Formats: sequence, structure tokens, C-alpha cells
Amino acid sequence: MGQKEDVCRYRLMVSRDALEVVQGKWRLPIIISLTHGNKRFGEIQRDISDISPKMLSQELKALEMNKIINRTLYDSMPVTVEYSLTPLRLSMEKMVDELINWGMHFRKEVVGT
Amino acid sequence: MGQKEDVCRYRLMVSRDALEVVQGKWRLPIIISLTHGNKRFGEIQRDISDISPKMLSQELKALEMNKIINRTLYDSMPVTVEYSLTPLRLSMEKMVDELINWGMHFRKEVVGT
DNA sequence: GTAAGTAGTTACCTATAAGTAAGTAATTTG
DNA sequence: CAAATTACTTACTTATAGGTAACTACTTAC
Repeated sequence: MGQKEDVCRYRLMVSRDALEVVQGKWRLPIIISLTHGNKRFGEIQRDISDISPKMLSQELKALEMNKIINRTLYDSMPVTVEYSLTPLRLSMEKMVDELINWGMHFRKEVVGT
Repeated sequence: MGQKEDVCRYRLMVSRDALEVVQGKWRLPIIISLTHGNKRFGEIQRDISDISPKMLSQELKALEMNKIINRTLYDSMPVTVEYSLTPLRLSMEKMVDELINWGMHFRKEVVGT
């Protein structure tokens, strides 16, 4: 008894997991910025013009912890740090595509009305 | 000039639109509860055992405004209200499936490690 | 008239997300 | 030696999300 409900609860749990990785104001912008090539802190900051260094630092850490991006420190002078995407980010492609697809549909049907 | 950036900004905008509809603690649980049939306020509340009437009422209103659910008032005594899904909810199927798929993958690769 | 069931609302409080402004440390350039 | 560039950090504040408890209004059953 309750097997259907278990499946349902599991689906809820993992969809919440997925949402937590991409939700928030800055995570998708950062991910998308890095999709156009590896970048340094300052470059991402210039890409996303209204993000503060505090938020960028905080969100980069969160994305690194979730294994979406890599942080590589180069021992050059001025010290440079390069951020790049991981294979896990590449596995998000379909999900992000479907968010975009449905977002377009939603905007046509509801927002644009 | 900037056509690529316009496309990028548009994708960001619509993916944020999509996220806003499903994000939060209770929206997916409510949507999924109604997937198993039209339900009344109290039934949803019993389905999602730890939701308060305030949050349920608030989130049902948000989902109704976004045209994900319908609210139908029946003039019976005791007044009953039935909530049901709209065609727009049905169009979310792929997106929700991909959230679940990637969430499973993420949990295997990161959470479960 | 009291309790229980219908579907919520209201006021208040706490927790989390995000913003603002300034500071740090190391090095390079003029 | 002062200014600029690298990549941040810290302290403080504001805004939004969510939680708690009690209350409303109507009707039926006992």
C-alpha cells in the first residue's frame, strides 16, 4: 500500500531539488554567461551588468557546490580565477530548453494577454 | 548588432517566467494533487498534510491568476468550491517531466554522494 | 444552543533572499 | 608613493516567502 504515493513523493522531492539549483535571480544568468565560454569573475560581472560582487561570489559558490561549475585558480600575477561549466551543467540542457519553451508559451498565453 | 544578446536576454526572461510559476514550496504539490482529479479546498489540504489554509488559499490564487487552475463555486449548501486544471497546466507536462528527470540525475550525481 | 463541516481571512512573527556600501590583500603601472 | 586591477569579503539593511494562531460566515446535525 502507498506505492503510488511513494512515487509521487519521490517526484516531488527531485523536482524540488532541480528547482533549487536553478532558482533565484542570478543562477540562470551566470550559467548562461558561462555557456558562451570560460570566464573570469570580472568578466561575468561585466556580462551581468547589475549583479553585485557579493551576490556573484555567493552564487558562484553555490553553483560550485552543486557541481554545475568549476573554479580554477591561476597562479599568475595579478591572480586570475577562471570559471567553467561541468558535465553536470551539460546534462541540464533539456531541462533548461523545456523551461524556455514553456516560458515562451506561458508568455504568449498569459503574460502577453 | 546585439541580436545574439537579444535572443539570450529573451531566453533568460521566459525561463524566469516559467520558474516563477512553479517555484516556491507549495505550487508543485498543489498542481500534482490536482493531477489526480478535481478537488475541493479541504481535500487538497488533507492531501498536502502540512500546508496551512493561509498558504493554500494564497497559492491557489496565484495559480488561478497564472491560468494553471480553475476555481468553480457550487451554490450548494454547505457551499463547495472545486479546483481543476486548465489546458495550460497540461502544456507544462514536458517541462515538469524534465525537472523530474534532471532532478533524479542530480540526486544520483551530487546529493547522493 | 453547541459542535462540526464548508472555505477561507486576518494579524503578527520569523526566516531567507537580495541589495548597498565600504573594505581587504596582493600586484602592476606611472 | 599613489592609482588601478585582480577577486573577493564584511557589516548592515530591506524585501519577500513562509509559518502560527485565532477568527469569520454560513449551514447542518444533535
